[in-house]
Parts: sequence; C-alpha cells; structure tokens
Amino acid sequence: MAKAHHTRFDCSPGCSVEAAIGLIDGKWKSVILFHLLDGTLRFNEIRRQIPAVTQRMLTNQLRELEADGLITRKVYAQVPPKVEYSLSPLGLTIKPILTALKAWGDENIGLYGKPKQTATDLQAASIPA
Amino acid sequence: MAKAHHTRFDCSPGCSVEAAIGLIDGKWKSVILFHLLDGTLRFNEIRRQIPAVTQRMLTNQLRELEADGLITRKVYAQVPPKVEYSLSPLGLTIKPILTALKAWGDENIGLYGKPKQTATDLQAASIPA
DNA sequence: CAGGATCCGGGCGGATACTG
DNA sequence: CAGTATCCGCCCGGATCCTG
Repeated sequence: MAKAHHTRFDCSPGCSVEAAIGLIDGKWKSVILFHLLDGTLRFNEIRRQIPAVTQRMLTNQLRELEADGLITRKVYAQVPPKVEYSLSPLGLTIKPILTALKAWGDENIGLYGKPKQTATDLQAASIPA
Repeated sequence: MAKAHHTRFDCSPGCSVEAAIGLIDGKWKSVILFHLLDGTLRFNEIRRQIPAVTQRMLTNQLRELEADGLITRKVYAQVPPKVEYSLSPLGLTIKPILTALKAWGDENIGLYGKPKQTATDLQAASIPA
C-alpha cells in the first residue's frame, strides 16, 4: 500500500472498510479516480480538472494509486514528454464506490461543502422517529 | 465541517466526491460509521470494535462526525456516565457507500491490507486488453 | 510537459496523566 | 465510564526552484 497512510489496521469486522478507504483516501485520490472514470488523462489535464491540487501532491497521489494497482501509467518516449494515466482493471472495479460517493455528495452537500439538510430536517422529512 | 480536514475544495465536477469523502475520511470515521450500522453503541463498545483506535482519536472522530451531522450523541445523566452513539438520519443515508466499501474491500483485499489480485491478474482474467 | 529535490511549518495523532 | 488536558514527534502537504 505504497506508504501506508493508515499505519495499520488490526482486523476487526470493519477492517475491509478501513482497507478500502485506505486506498481511496489520501486527500485527492478519490477525485483523481473519479475524473479518470471518463477515460485516459494526461498529467496536466488532471491538474486542470482539480485546480486546488499542487503538482507535488498530484504526482504523489498518482504514484500511490499506481503502486496500489488502481491506475496505469503510460509514458511515451518523446519530447516533450507525454504521460497518460488511466484506470487499471482493478481501478475500474471501484467505480461503484465513486459513483456512490458522487451521488451522495450531490444529494446531501451544497456547493459550499456544508450538508444541505440537517439531521433534524431529515427526521421531519422521511424517518418516523 | 468541524475543522475542515481538507482545507477547501474549489469546485470542479468531482467536487461533491471530494466533499463526500471529506466527511467519511479522517482515519477512523468510516469504520466507526460502519460499526454503527449495526445499531447504537456506547463509547467503549466502539473502542472494543476498533482496537487500534486511541480514546483521544475516537473522541475526536466522534465529535467531528457529530458536528457533521452524521451521528447522534445521547448522554444519560447518571453515574457512572453512559453515552450512546448512533447514526443520525443523515448518517443512515451513507449506508450504500459503506456497504460498497465493505464489499469492495472484501472482494479485493486480503486480510493483510494488500490487494489480492494485481492489475495484471485482472487483465488476464476479465478484460481483453 | 511532467516531473524531481529541497526547505519548512502545521497539524494529525500517539502516549500519558488526570477527572466528574 | 467517558472523556479532557498536555506534551511532543512525525509526516503531510504547500511553496519554490530546477531538469530532461
């Protein structure tokens, strides 16, 4: 797992959840993977899709994703350099998670990063107590 | 968002993914939420479910989850103290994500935290290139 | 274009001690 | 039981400069 961001998990039932999260957390990984769902992207293309990421971090996260086998890095021997990133077969399998995240985010989060409905709102709306 | 672990996200398409992840990352949150799927738990019950977490971290993460409206904290005025944590209505809505994570983890990760099949394996198995 | 190298501060998170 | 308080090391991640 590259550098083991989560130090370690001694397994209890929820272990695989932890492990799964371990692969897609890391501040930018999920967003990167999400954008790669649309297809292959070059380095600076990803940067443009995620303006807030620094090139250092982008390189880092891409390296870790590659080390974890989630993405594939293809280098073209030419100048100026051209490097393409795409989801590996394993990476493709996390699509359900990403779309679930996206769906949930779209549903429950405003554009400001704040939950748009509070627990109380939802209580009144859907759940009968 | 409590203390804004992810500083901020200036929104591009994948923003809501980032935002969603922002709520469930934080080293232990996903596991905590996952265990709360089974129902209400007391503080030390959660600790026992997640041996690797320290009480400091557990308190932290619980506070953040509460601030984000994902869990509910119920304090019983009695001694010795009794505090129960449970998923809020909003928290319940992330169940699909958690189960997706669990499913993916169970499927693709061994008990050691390493992906059990490499990209190459999967390539040979399913995808024709 | 796609990075590598270095410097550096902030905060995440562990360990320990104390409390209502 | 369910925390709070404090100290502190580590490394995450930003900023900047350099390269094939």
